[in-house]
Amino acid sequence: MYCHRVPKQVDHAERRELIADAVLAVVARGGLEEASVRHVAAEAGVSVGMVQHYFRTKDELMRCALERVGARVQARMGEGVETPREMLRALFRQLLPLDEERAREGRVVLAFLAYATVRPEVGAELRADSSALRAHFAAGVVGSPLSPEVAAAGLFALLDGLGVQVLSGQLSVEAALETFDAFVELVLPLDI
Amino acid sequence: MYCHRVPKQVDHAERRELIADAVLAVVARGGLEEASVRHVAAEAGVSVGMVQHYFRTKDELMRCALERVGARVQARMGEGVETPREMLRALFRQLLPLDEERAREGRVVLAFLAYATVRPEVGAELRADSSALRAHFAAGVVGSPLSPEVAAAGLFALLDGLGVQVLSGQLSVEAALETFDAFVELVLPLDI
DNA sequence: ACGGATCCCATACGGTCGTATTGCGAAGGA
DNA sequence: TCCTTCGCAATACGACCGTATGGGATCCGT
Repeated sequence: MYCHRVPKQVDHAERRELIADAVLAVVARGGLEEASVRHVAAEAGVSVGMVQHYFRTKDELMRCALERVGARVQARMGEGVETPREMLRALFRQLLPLDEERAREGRVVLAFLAYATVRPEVGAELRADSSALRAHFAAGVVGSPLSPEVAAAGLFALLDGLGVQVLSGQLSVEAALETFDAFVELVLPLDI
Repeated sequence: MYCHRVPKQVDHAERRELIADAVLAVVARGGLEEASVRHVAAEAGVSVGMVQHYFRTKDELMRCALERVGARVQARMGEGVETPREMLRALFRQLLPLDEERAREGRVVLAFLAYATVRPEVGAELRADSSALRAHFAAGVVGSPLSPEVAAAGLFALLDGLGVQVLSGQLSVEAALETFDAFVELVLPLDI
């Protein structure tokens, strides 16, 4: 009879996460074009055959990796979003590539973003994540001269743009921080 | 003796531009990973051998293509930059993917941007172009509650971010326009 | 007219890619 | 204990990659 839901002896999901995380590491270091099955396997310290065992196709592998990016970003955005100003700062600190870990993550996101402009089905995941984030924030905006939706859209776009410019070396981290703070001041004036 | 500066019978530079433009077309349609020498040759309607004749290596080809992107964007920014408000609108119309041609261009830029985060030497070209643009604009900012540099950096980042979001399908063109206009209003209030 | 340079093409080569195939040790229900 | 299933590795295959090579045209200075 069928009884194949006992964990056998390895945790399927755990292995998949291990491999998917290896994808993200490879993409962060060398871009999407270096994310070959062989490289990913080497990064994860496993054999190519094992990657194939857990992901029947490379597409499935990349899809899983993309989902993990979204999950990571989502996990970063804690529920503690009190005042919009403080929430925005927190968001900012989490979304801007202020340290190496987030720079790696940002490179991954940017790689997938560029890929999404050309493979629209890839963009669905990113779209869902970001629109949820935006709506969540817009609901908390008060006291802005702009409508909440516009303020949210603009500030998120500003975050994206600053992130891209920092990652591509066009802007220093300090300049990005200063710029964002100044714009937050404009959009959400602190008139207690 | 040496006399090889007479145009022989084909215009070297013209051929190079033809092929480089084919690169941009391929990248716009399928991303950087589809920009193989063979695909580019097919797009340009020439043989692989001819591509090799005008570009000794693929790296040289891609570098030339990247330079052409910068040249195109630069060419779009006319010298007619009177008031910062109107100049900004003009810039915006040129930088946002409001029609298919600029969407294609935007996809190319985004592809190279993502590549630049992982191959820093590629970013030099983009960096030079964008910083020139930013400085040029900052010099014309007047009447902003922000410093010219910060205003310029923020608005350019906003443009980039809106462009990315439009290209990846996260934002509609209309919403991007509305958002940008609202932010311009904030940054450059029209107090004649 | 002729010799070399230029233009261009066709083809070949070595390498990497994604994936299919095969096999084998171990686990576990019958 | 047997035998199926699972976990995983090794290898093979065909496609595509960037580039090297060699050979025909065609032009041009001499």
